[in-house]
Amino acid sequence: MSQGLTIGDLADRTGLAVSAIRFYETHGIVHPVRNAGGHRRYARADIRRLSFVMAAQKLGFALSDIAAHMTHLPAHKAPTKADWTRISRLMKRDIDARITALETLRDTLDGCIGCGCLSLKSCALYNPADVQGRDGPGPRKLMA
Amino acid sequence: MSQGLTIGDLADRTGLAVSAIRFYETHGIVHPVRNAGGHRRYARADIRRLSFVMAAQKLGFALSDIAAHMTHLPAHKAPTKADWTRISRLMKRDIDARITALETLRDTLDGCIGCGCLSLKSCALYNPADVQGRDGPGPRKLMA
DNA sequence: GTAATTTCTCAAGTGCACTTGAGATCAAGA
DNA sequence: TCTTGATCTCAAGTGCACTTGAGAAATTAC
Repeated sequence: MSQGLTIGDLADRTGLAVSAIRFYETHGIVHPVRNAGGHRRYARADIRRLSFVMAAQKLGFALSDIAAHMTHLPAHKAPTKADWTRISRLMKRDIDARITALETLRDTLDGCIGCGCLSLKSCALYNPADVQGRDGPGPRKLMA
Repeated sequence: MSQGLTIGDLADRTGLAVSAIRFYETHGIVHPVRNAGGHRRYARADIRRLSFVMAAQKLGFALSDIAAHMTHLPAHKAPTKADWTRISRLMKRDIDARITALETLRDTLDGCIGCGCLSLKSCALYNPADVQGRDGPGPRKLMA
């Protein structure tokens, strides 16, 4: 084993597939070093890094967003507590906004669809507070 | 124009692309009739039907879930207020559950990632209340 | 030392939610 | 009538987040 975790170790400890970990590397989320034989070797801090990615995905963040946030972490040193705190504070803001949007939508659901009024531009549900607007046009954001 | 709305009319009134409306037809969400020339003709009720789909997607429902719910609506008659109320009540339950999950995750974010404790199976964020569990394994649910 | 396991790279496939394009037909205004 | 625009079908492409497969090299277990 010499130095660091193998990709299989990391997969075991995070629950991710080996292929997913390699995929994340292509997106700049982890930066393993190579041993003499060309195999990837990971730091213990990478467990935390990947766990963070998984958590953020469960919170509804796209990989690209997560990757962008993680560029603020040091690539080859273990991030400090302050590093994690800073990045998590940023993401918390997004989460709060998302909760607010969902609550608004829920509150209109009874009154709007429930009453059968859903028609055209006038219905609150038709375009509820432009939640999606910030990501520009096109669907395929917002899943659950 | 003779009878009903054209697909272009429907696109204008819902804001959807014509191609999206045809796509939804293949998924059983709308059921247009054809005129003599083979062109689709839609009922006014289909505006509401598609608006409902858009709203539900913004709420985070997958098309397959929405389509499943909409099979409970009459295919060729305009749904009644009671029809809409019943289906919206069902979906509201999912929304409430989703909000609760997000709130739980938000509340652990400060304490967990913020403190730098994120490691292995012990961390609350690593597998927060098994939110994803109900959809079975595999990622690519939960987006926003 | 040999067999079994892991890992390597790279290309291609998957599922969702659509969009784009090609070539043809239909409908509507001047 | 003619021509422009809308619509038709069907196949293929797109973006995201990965997975699967093939063939080869490295590592580990016995």
